[in-house]
Amino acid sequence: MAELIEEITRVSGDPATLSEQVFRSIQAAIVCGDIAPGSKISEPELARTYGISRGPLREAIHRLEGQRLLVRVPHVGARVVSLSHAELIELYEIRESLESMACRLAAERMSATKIEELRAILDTHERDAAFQAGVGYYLQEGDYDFHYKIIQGSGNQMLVKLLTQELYQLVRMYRIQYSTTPNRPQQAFKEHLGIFDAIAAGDGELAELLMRRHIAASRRNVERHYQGANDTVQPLRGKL
Amino acid sequence: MAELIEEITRVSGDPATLSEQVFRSIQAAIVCGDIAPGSKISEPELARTYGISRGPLREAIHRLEGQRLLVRVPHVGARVVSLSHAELIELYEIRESLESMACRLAAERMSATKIEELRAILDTHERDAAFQAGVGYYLQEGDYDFHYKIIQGSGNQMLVKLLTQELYQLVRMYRIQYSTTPNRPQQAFKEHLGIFDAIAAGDGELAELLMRRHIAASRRNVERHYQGANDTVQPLRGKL
DNA sequence: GGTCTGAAGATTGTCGACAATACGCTTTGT
DNA sequence: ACAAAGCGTATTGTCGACAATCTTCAGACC
Repeated sequence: MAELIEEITRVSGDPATLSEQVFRSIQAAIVCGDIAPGSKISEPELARTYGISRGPLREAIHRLEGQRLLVRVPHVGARVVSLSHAELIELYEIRESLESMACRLAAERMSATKIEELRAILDTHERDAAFQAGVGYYLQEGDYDFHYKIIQGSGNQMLVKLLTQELYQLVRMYRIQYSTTPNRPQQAFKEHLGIFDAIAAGDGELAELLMRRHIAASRRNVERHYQGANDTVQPLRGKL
Repeated sequence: MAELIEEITRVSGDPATLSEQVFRSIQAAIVCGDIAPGSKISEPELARTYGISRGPLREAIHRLEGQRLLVRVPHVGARVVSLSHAELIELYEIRESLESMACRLAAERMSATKIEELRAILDTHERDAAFQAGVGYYLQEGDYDFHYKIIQGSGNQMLVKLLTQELYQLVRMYRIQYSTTPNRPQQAFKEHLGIFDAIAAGDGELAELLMRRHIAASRRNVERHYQGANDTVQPLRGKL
């Protein structure tokens, strides 16, 4: 019974503790861009906003610092992280390495049912792609579903946590409109298909190679996007 | 001037804030094994130990949770992380991927002077090895110096932070006496030599391959070490 | 006019106390 | 004798207030 209650509170958006709630709220706000990258975090202001004391708020801030979403300077305050162009490329390099490995492991370890679920995701994308052909940023969420599924299929729980609960938060912060490169979504979908085939065939080596190329292509896309731009990547939208 | 002062306080063991001090202290205590893996963290007790209030202590605990050194359960408390055998292997898989990439980047990007410093480290190890031949856990610290230097040589600052400030803390917690496999240190040193040659030759592809094999060999060594043992890896030494 | 000094205000860091929850023990009933 | 319920204690979560530090702005000095 106890674990049932815990499960309920964990799944629902009502964690037992204020610190946990405000942690998730701020995390979501940063990832969604509601709090602009580089902007200062004012403890009194946020405390008023969430209607809580500064104690739990500070605990949440320290957790967010550990997740690299905030940068803190003692006696000065915390700022939302703001990745430079170079740092964004570094992040893609890390993804390239980790996700390609995850893809190899997934090809070696995924069960038949999980592979079927992955195929279902691709089918959905294909239909959406047929509808939104040309508009083309259908990947915004679905792309992550596909990658998520593969990462979870790797069976490496530590890797799953590292990628989905930490690095991907950063990636999502800087989720840029890939549609600026017109054919990218279609191309990405083709690459997904190839990766899926390799996984379904149990060919870990090929799956790893294709995923590595897939992310490298994304990285080059980002590189092109910021070619000649200033060094710091600008916020997507900066409410608050 | 300001950055000088900051530099001084950063290098010296006297960070301006109590929370920072206790954070580093507990982190060191966990990594060194002074606080046994799996043991419970008592807030009142630790607060008394360090002579501070529970406020800063709790902030430090939340940061340590973010670094995966602690596992917290709401309303119950925090425990030092205790990796199962499977989780330890997962950690090695991640290292294999990330460090081999770092090694490739290092081979492509390290400057001549940095390569010379790397050679100096190996020379030191060789002399120590000559002295302590057979005893053979000379790697305990030096091994990490070698890997550290390569990781920093990758030029990917995000990767450096991820590996040296987070994952390696976990690795060090479970730094097992590799000397149990008699020839492992000598073998490891040979592997280091090969990796160095590849880096000095600027052969990124080879350097990556060799580093991957090197860490895979370490992993297999750990796997052998815990063959048939119970699932949870036991603490090294459990004062306190 | 520019720069340094210093004080006022605001923000961060720290503390002790109170409330809420979980753990351990006793007690009671079958 | 064992199991379940209830109570007391200990620990965690939260709060408001005070101290220390930084930032800002005004004024004086060169």
